[in-house]
Amino acid sequence: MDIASKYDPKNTEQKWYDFWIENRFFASKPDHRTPYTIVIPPPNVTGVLHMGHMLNNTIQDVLIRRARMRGYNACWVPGTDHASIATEAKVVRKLREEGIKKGDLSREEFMKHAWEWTHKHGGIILQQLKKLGASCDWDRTSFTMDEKYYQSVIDTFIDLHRKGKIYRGERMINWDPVAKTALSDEEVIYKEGLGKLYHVSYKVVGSDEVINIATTRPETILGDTAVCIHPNDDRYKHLHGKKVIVPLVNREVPIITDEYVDMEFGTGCLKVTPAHDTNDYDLGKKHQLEVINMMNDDGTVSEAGKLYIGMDRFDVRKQIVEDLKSSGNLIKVEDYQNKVGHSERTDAVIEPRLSLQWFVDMKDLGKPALDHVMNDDIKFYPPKFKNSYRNWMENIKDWCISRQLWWGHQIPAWYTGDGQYAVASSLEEAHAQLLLKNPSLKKEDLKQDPDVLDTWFSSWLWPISVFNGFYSKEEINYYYPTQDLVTAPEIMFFWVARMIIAGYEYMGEKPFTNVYYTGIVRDKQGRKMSKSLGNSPDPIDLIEEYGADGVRVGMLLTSPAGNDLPFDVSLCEQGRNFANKIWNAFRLVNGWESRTENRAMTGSDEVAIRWMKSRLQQVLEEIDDDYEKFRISEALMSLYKLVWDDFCSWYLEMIKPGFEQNMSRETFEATRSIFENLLKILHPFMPFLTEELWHHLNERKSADEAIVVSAWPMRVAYDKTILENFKEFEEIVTAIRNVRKTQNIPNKESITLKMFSSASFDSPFTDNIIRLCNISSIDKVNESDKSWTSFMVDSNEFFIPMSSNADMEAEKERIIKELDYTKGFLASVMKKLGNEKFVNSAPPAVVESENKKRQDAESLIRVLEEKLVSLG
RNA sequence: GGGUGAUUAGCUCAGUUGGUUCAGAGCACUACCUCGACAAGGUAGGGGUCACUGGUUCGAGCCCAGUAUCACCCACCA
Repeated sequence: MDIASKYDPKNTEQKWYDFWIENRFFASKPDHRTPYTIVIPPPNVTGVLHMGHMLNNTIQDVLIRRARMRGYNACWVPGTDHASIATEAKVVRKLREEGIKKGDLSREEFMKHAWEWTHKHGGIILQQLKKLGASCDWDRTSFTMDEKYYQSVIDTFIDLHRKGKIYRGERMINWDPVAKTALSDEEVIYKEGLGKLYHVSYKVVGSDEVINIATTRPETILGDTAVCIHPNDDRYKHLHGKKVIVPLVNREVPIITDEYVDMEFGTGCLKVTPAHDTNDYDLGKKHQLEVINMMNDDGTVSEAGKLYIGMDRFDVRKQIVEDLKSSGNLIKVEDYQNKVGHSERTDAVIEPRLSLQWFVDMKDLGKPALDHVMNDDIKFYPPKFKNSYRNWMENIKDWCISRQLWWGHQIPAWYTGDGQYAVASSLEEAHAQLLLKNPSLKKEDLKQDPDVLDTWFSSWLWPISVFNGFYSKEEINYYYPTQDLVTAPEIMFFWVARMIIAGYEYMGEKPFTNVYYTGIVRDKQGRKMSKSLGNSPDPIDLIEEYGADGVRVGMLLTSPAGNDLPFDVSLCEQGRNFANKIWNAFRLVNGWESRTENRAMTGSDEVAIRWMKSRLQQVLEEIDDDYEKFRISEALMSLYKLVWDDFCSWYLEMIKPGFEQNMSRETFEATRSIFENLLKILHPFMPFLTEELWHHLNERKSADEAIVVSAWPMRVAYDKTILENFKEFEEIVTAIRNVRKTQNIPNKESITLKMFSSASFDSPFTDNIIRLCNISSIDKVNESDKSWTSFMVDSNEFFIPMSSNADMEAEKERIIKELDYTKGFLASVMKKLGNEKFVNSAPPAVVESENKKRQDAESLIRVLEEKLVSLG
């Protein structure tokens, strides 16, 4: 068979993915096995794959594939999120480009457009995940707007309302004037920015005096209904009970006093705009101030503002500053660093706004969710995130869940014209409820709440609703709680915390056992990869170039849990190179199959095999342990070294037959078996390459023998002594190669090795030394031979004849350097041993080791000195 | 303003109870090598006062205190 010298992923990826799907290896249904479940963090239905998804889903796939191989009933549930505000914004933009305004459409018409958009773009991202190799059970693909899912969201709302945990109320909320909707606190991103602090004078009624206030938002002057000072502020004590005139609008408002005011800040005097600031709203309530809502839902000035009606808030700010200057009320303007809230989705500057919205009362709901994370029923990786979680949960605020949007789950509340309402599962039920209070009420008079629910009010049910858990026990009892959740820390409060809350509320049980937080994928300069910066490679392009396996390895090489991943394509290159290395190891082993003969293996083969098997077991032990601790990168790196260094560089070199020589059949079979085990351990990281080689390496007669469903290697007791012997062997071989190099002895030239050993040196690897280093013989001698060059390994001294090519001066220099260093080292050891306190308090093993260090150093010094003498 | 974490080789990071194997790994770098698997490769090598300052200890990358810098999260200071 002629096999290309380079691995080409294009020949394998689609082939094997189709094979896996055809054989339904990713499909799961409840059976007698123990389940191992992961629910995907559902990406936005109309989104496209970015690097964050790549990292996240690669980790999930690694975990689920390994679980499958370990005999669990592995179930990875894929799906998408309707992403209410994000999707609606996209649809609105697309309609606008077509000249259609959302306002001109009926709800039904708009929804039709939105569904069209969803069907057109929805699921692209899921197709992309298949390219990555994601082994999801695609039959289970869920969408938060699916019929059953939709119903579970509505029923949850009704249930929480019945329990008194959902209420409707007028509160200050975060208003997005672009999307024209309320947002939860979590959807507001505060950004630091350079603004201005305007000092404005207000005239005191009945006197010539003025009072100066400082504000960052002069346009809200239109809504001022008081000025507030600190009761103990001596500067203003004489003004208690007086009134001032709001400039431009010329409204008389009271001066109130409240300890809320910071006397040190600005002028120590605060204007109060209850309708447009959360603190001012509280002050207004406390002091029973008038509330003037001077802004429309789109951020323009309302009739109530009296001036600048219809103008945008930012234009008004510029204009009012000009007008205040003209009227002489503007005292000064300072630069001022402050934080301004922006909408997470539209980036619009948030407007605090008084509004009637629906809220979830979070106080009691949050309690079990806090406790079970703190006591590690649910484990966070890395655990440091427990702190922020606790912080948030302990200060949890009510959750504003209504959104003034159409794309989403419509709130199941019906209103009469006169402010009564009922929450019910249907118009009929709502009508029946309201009839009790108002017997003459007609069904036609009821109007359903036009608003929809926050996206997260549907996704917090994800681990339950994807198994239809609200309506049937069949699947949920089997798959719930799930095992691992892999997600980004950014959505810990949005999603993770709320899933935990919903889990305990509705299942009485945690939704998952482990939460693995991935880091942020950054570019070389440390910037977050984002579409707007254009610094993010297209993952699909990367897969095209480096292969899915290469990219997967690249993503995981340096991404410990919770740490950011500084991404560079060179990582994918490293992954690709690794795939190629394995491919070529296969080519070598494969080539031997036709060169085997039936004879007993040689002793050196036997040693090599025994060592390699032990080494594999040792690393398997490490890797299993790494997985337990979610140290995925470490597991991959151990495997990388096991394959590249131990298997390729050492093992294969040891058993490699000489030119035109054959290999013992036994050795070949043992090697094939080792290779197969390596492929298995590699499979979760590199599914495509390993499946390909698995079939090449051995004929697999039925599909069920595929590596994807093969059994994870067994852990067995292994020979630790040979691992120690190997280390010594490795050191000797490296030293001999080093001598060859420094003395310019060609590898082809056979050399003699002499060995002087104080103890008995008897390495099982002796024959391997001879083979690997082209040694003609190893002679044990009883004394040092000063005319030969030497090196020491442990307490053994090895000699190689000086080559005529050797550079004597360089050799002398090297010896002097080593001598100096060793003398210094010995001095420090002696100092330690001369310290009575050390000898008395250190454990005997430590003292003993120091003694051995001394002996070794002393004999090395002796050797080096003799050598120096002989060199002249 | 509060909290959390970090600082170890050029880069990205390991370093579990203080003591053999503690100063490590991968990449990058240097030199040599087309040798019958692989140049996407091989062999060998160079490189760090473990952020700083003190302290505890026979002994500190690790424990304690302080300082500096960075990062993230939370918070309504006009």
